[in-house]
Amino acid sequence: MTDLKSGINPLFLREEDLRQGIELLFYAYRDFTGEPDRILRTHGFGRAHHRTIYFVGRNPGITVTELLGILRITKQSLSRVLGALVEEGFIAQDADIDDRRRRLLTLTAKGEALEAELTQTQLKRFARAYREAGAEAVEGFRRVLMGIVNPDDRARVGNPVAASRDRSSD
Amino acid sequence: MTDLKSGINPLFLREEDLRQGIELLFYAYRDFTGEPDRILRTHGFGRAHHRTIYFVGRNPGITVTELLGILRITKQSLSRVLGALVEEGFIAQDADIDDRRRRLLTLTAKGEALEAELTQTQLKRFARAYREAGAEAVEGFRRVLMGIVNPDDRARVGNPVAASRDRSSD
DNA sequence: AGAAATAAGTCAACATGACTGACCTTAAAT
DNA sequence: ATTTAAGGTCAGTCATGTTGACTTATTTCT
Repeated sequence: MTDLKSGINPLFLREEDLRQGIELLFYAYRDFTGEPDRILRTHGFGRAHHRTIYFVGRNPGITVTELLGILRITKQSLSRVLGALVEEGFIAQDADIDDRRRRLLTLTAKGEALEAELTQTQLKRFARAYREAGAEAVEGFRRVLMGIVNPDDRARVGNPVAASRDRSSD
Repeated sequence: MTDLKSGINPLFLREEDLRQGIELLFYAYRDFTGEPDRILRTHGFGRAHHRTIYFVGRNPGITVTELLGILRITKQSLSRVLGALVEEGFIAQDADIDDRRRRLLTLTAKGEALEAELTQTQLKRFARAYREAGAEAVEGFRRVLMGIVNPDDRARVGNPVAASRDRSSD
């Protein structure tokens, strides 16, 4: 086997440690999505609806194209999910005054309520984890996970800027 | 708004920071699975096959029930995926001598090759992220992410023990 | 003014991976 | 001998993704 496997590397580059990271990400993501998934099912929605609601709530006035860029799915996939959310009054679409081809997406009051309900469970989970691990660990968590994200998308994380880039006076 | 949102809380419990964590996990997981997904498609497989191959490789001799416990999916869901992998010679099933109802799952040479190919890309991603962030950050990453995982599953992370619990002489 | 590009939406067909529910076989445990 | 456990199977459904081909507005470019 390679250096990685035989453990010749010092400290933190042994394959065991890397695999622990892989598994940590798998289990964390699975559990992190578990509660919202259960809530969504009672509304007849799935995880895709949560993602859409989350990022519209995070970027009020985001356009469809921008949303597609975040979610990395096709227009056709989004259309079903977005269509259902608009239909049932969770998301509102309004034509952009500056460019009437664009539909600016925002959450309705109903949408904000669902967003809060769903995200609440995840915020609680993170609050507890952050509190128990301590501020220093949180900084490390951020650094490592940011390194896992593709460089192109790093600027996007935690910054709801994309949608408001040329609408800063909103 | 609540304390969380208005930022009265010190340091690391503001809602903004928690939301950054949520988004970090979303983007990291999305990018982390991207490369293996592309490779899998060339073999006619999906992400479910990767998970199965990964955990069988990690726990040689794991039983179907144990695997279901890790993946948290139904027997019927696993059966298609596992069936395909056995059919095409990536995974071998052998009856347990001590309890012949059980089928012990192991990777074949072909299965190990695919596992290596897939996991390699994720190991590299983690190796780079760990290296760039430093050992201290890695420890923080572990602490926080372990806090996100449901308590019941924490012992399992990074420990391929489940399958070998009563077969320690293998 | 006319052509090209962009934003959004739509129709159709398909693959994947999850689910529920019902049922069967084999082997072990009581 | 009956019950329980491990595994498998058939059938149907749903959610979420994909490709590909088009359409409609609207803006931008030449």
